[in-house]
Amino acid sequence: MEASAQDLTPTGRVILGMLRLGKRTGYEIKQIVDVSTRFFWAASYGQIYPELKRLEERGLVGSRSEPTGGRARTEYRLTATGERALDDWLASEAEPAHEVRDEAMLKLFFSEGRDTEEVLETVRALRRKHESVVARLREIHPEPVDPDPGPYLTLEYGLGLHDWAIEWCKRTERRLERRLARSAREKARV
Amino acid sequence: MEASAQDLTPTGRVILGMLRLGKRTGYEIKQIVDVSTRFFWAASYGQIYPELKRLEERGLVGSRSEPTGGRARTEYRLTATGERALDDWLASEAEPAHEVRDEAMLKLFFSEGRDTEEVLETVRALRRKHESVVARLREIHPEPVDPDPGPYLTLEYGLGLHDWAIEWCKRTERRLERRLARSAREKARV
DNA sequence: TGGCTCATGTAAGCCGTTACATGATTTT
DNA sequence: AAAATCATGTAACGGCTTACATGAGCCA
Repeated sequence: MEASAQDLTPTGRVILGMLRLGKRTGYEIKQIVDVSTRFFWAASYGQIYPELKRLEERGLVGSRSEPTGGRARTEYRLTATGERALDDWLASEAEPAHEVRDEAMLKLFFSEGRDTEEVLETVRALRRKHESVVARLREIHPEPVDPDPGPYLTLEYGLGLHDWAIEWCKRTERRLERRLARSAREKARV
Repeated sequence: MEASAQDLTPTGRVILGMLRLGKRTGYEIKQIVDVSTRFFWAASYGQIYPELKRLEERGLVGSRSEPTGGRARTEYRLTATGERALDDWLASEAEPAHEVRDEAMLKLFFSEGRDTEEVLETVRALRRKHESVVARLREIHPEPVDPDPGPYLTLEYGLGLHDWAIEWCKRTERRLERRLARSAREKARV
C-alpha cells in the first residue's frame, strides 16, 4: 500500500509544502510558518522536529547532516514519494478541515444583559486584534502584485477577511455607543 | 484562593454560559452548542461530561438527579461562585484566544504551479463550504431583529463573514477562469 | 417492533503548546 | 562581552475527537 494523502498528518502537510518552497531545516520551516501560514495554520517545534523524523521513516523526506561550523544542522528535502503525497493531498477532494476558536465571539454570544460599556470593550479589543493582524500582514508584502495562486492569494484573503472584521467591529461599536448614549439620557431624565 | 476566570477551561466557559442561558443537562448543552457556538467554538460529549464533574468538584455548578421515568438524567445549574467566574471571564481583559485552521487556505498557499483547473476546484469547494454554512446559519434565525449583544450579534457576524468569504471565492474563481481561458487560447495558437 | 431521540459516560489516540535544556555562531 | 539568532530536541501536560458501550422512552 502506497502512502496516500490521507495519511499526512496536519503538520506533515505544512512541512512537505514548505520543503517544496525551498525550506530546508526544521528551524527554517518554523520561521517561515510564523510569518505566513500561521494565520490559518500554525506549527510548533514540538510538532515539527518529531514529524520530520516520522516523515523520514516513511520515506517522504530525506535528510542530510549539513552543520554550519560546529553547529548541528539537518537539511531535509522531498523525496519523489513525498512530492507525490503532497500533490495527492493538494488534489484530494476530501472535505478540507476548517476549525475556528474565537473566544471574543464566545464572549459576545453570552453577553446578553452585560453592561454595554463592558461589551463595548470586548468589541474594541477584538477590533484592535484584527487591526494588529492586518498590520502584520501588510508588513509581509507591502506591494502585492502576483496574480497567481500561492502565498499572495492567501495573503490577499487574510487582508480582506480581517478588514471585513474590523469594519464589522466599527459598526458594532457605533451601535453600542448609541445604546450607551440612549441609556445615559434615560438615566438623566429619571 | 478564589476560582478566577483564568482557571476556566475552554469547555468550562461554554458550559457555564449555556447553563446561564437555561440549559440543564450535558446532552442539552451539546445540542445547543451544535446549532450555535459551534461555528466559532465547538464542544463534544467527551469534553462536556467530564468537565461538568470537574466544575461541580470546584463548586462552580451544582447537580441534581432528575430522571425522566427510568431514564437517568442530571440537571446542572450555576452556583453563585460559578456565576461570578462566568462574569469574571466575560469581563477579563486577557487576550482572547483566536485560532484558525483552514486547510483550503493551506492548499492555496502551496498551489503555485498547480493546474489551474485543480486550483479552481479547490476554490469552488471552499465556496460551497461557506455557502452551506450560510445556509445553516439562515435556518437558525430567518428573521434577525434583536439589536442587543448576544446570540443574534454573533449570528450576524457569522453571516457577514461567510458571505464575504463566498464573494472572495467568486472573485477568485473568475480570475482563475480567465487564466484558464487565456492558456487555452495560447495552446490553440501553438 | 423498529428506529429515532434522550441521556450518560469512558477509552484510546491524536494533536498541539509550553517549558525546558543545550550549545554554537553572529551581531552589536 | 553580551545579546540575538541559529539550531535541535524532549517531557509534561492539556484538550479534543472518535468510537464504543449502554439503555430508556417515544413515535410510526
